[in-house]
Amino acid sequence: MTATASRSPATSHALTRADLAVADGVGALMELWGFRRQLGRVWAVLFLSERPLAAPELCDRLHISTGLLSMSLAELRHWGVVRTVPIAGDRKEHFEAETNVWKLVAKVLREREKRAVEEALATFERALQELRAATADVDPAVKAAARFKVRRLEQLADLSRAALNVLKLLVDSARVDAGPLKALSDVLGRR
Amino acid sequence: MTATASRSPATSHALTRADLAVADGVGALMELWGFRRQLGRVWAVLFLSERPLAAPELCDRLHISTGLLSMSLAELRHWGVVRTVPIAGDRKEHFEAETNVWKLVAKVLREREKRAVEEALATFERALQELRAATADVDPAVKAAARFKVRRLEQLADLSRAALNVLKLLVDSARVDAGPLKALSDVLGRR
DNA sequence: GCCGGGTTTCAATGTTCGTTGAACGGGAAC
DNA sequence: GTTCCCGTTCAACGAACATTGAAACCCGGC
Repeated sequence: MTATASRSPATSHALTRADLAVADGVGALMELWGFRRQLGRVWAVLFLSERPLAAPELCDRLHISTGLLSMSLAELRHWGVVRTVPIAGDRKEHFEAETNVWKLVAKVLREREKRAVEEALATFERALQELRAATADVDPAVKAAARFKVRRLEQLADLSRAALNVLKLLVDSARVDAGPLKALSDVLGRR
Repeated sequence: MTATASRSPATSHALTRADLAVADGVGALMELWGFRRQLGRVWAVLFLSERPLAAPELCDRLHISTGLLSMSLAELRHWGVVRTVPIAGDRKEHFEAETNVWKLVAKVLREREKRAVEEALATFERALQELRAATADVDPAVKAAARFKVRRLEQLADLSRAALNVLKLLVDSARVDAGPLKALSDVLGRR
């Protein structure tokens, strides 16, 4: 093949190669965030595709089995991150990505991180209650230790509450948003 | 033992039980955040202790082997989250927790999350460069696809940059802080 | 230099997690 | 009702990870 005439096959291949690189990048981020890597990879390929894609095509591009793809898509749909869209004249299901990226992040922050921090906070407060009782103990040493632990536990509880507030702030800013990125810029604009 | 006379043994035991519950709570949070559970548990026990503790005591309270404890302490020290402190008349090493909780969080945000997002951003920008070349392709279909992907990729890159800004904001607010929690309240006060 | 308590390292083990491939189920077309 | 094509589910495998226990190591005192 000559160098100048019709580069499209080569560049077209470059496109899907770039897709994979980006998919792996997103996958790595998702992994760091406690999700399965494949969730990020599947979503990314859909996000970079002009048209909705069907299962076989996704399996091909990502080199994963149908089983794994099915599971990944199920979870992505559960998070509201991927939709199925009917394509006329094809029995196969086609999938497309939710494009409002920030909305996705906000949803996870809201449903997952928030719950986790709330559970920790509940544990801390339960412990606080038990400990406050112990501050009335007859033995001065036990009493002092209890008092000390109460103060430290209050630090943990306060931090948890602060974290919940930060989460709330981030999530709320996602509701107001016009575009996917506006929200974050706004938050930063308030510096 | 009678019910009224000297409750200290009982309450004292209650104290260490509360410790464990809190330790497990912190451990769960750490796990969600991509660390080993034990790191959170060890740190929490130290954080709730008035005096520095030595290895055997930590092993007892947490029910872990000396090996695991050693590894955990090594990593905690690496993160600057636990210090060793010499105790006169005891050959054993004693450990105490860094108490400025928010400082810890900020450090992790800075060193770990920041790096991860930066790497992802670099991947996106590398892909963008390749793709921009493809927007000049002779084949209209390839050209269009490339243009589309470029737009989408810019969304990802923008979100990454926004995330880096948020991280920077949080980290910076930790430097200014008086107390561990002041910083976060300040961030929220700007609402 | 040698002994002994204290700490770290590491091979071996148990556990958890991701992934596959094949069996199952459901619904459109005939 | 039967066939065929997709999609989902799940048992089984393998890789990755956490944890142990014991051996190696370090260092202060003798």
